[in-house]
Amino acid sequence: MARAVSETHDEILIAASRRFAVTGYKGTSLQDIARAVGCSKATVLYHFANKEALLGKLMAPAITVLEALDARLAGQTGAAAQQVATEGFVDLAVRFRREIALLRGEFPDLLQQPAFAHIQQISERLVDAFAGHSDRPVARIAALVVLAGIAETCAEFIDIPDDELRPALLAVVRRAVEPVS
Amino acid sequence: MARAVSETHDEILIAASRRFAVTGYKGTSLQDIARAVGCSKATVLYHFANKEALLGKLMAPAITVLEALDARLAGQTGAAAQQVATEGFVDLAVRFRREIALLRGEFPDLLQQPAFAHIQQISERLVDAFAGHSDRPVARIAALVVLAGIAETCAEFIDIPDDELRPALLAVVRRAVEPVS
DNA sequence: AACTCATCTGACCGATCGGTCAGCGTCTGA
DNA sequence: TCAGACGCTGACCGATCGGTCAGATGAGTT
Repeated sequence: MARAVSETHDEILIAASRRFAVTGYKGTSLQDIARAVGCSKATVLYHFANKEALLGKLMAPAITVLEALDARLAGQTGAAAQQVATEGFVDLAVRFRREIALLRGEFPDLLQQPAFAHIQQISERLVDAFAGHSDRPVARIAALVVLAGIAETCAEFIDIPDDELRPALLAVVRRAVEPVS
Repeated sequence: MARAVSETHDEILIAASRRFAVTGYKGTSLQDIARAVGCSKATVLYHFANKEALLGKLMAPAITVLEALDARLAGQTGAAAQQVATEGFVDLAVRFRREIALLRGEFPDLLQQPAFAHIQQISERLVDAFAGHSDRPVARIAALVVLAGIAETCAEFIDIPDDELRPALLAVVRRAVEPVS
């Protein structure tokens, strides 16, 4: 029955990604994942230390890209920051739609965990950039509407082609965001 | 120890609303609610048939208003529908911020339940109205960004005064939504 | 005093969760 | 040939979940 390492390992990652995206992280049990793969729950926990480690592996690429965007954002202000944030975040959201979907609604909980704590700071800096670093509530509210709206919309439109979703999102963001004074 | 009916009953509703808004529906146990009230879990289940019934009582006012908005929307098309949807939904979202917060991320699950099934149809009609009844993907994507963004933002800004949040949301919606052709 | 009835509770239930562990075959290199 | 590593599993664990139930309490009525 024993297969090569990478085989079952990767099958678990794929199945977990699919199940998480449909029923969420909390809503998916290790048993569910094992059933989808066709192995035992113990096998899942043989390949991954625990459920959180499995999520970590799935999220790693998205987080890397997010951190890179955050780094690019560091040197920018005003309209330039807005543009970098817009293009960078829309790109990221479209590309990692599945990862966003699996976090749906569990963001508040997950951000509490130390492993994801810095994500909160990054998203705050993103809101900041969308708002053109203005501290006026009107600008910050618009920024959050845009940020949250993109994330949710990407999670919803899983099957639409990338090059249809991306320009539509860019268009709505550019209209919605408050122009810098 | 026995108190008047309405007292404990209402205390449970208040405590449940608060706990749900912080830790979500699934993330809040009946034990949590009982502890917050200062009674036993069995008492919670004496006053409410089950956990779902408790949620139903909390959501009822918001759902009534949502249904009323849906009814008002029925006769409208194009730009008129956009305007009714915008003002109606922003108003609703601001007013029922707490109720939206407690549904955060559990919308997909809850909509499966027959008791909330019609909500899905209503929200689809809302997206339709925001899109000015256009079926162009660009318009529908913008509509969903706006709808989801408002909901999430309202849940986030729980403490800001209504008359600061409402005009800011109206402003961003009017910019973001695709103008009808 | 005896009875009724709403309120409330501790003890308990089956189900499910994430996670542990001893041990099962099988493959491989010395 | 054989020891050990590897992939995998069933049985089990403690915790927690939503929910049930018989019975205690106490106030009001007769």
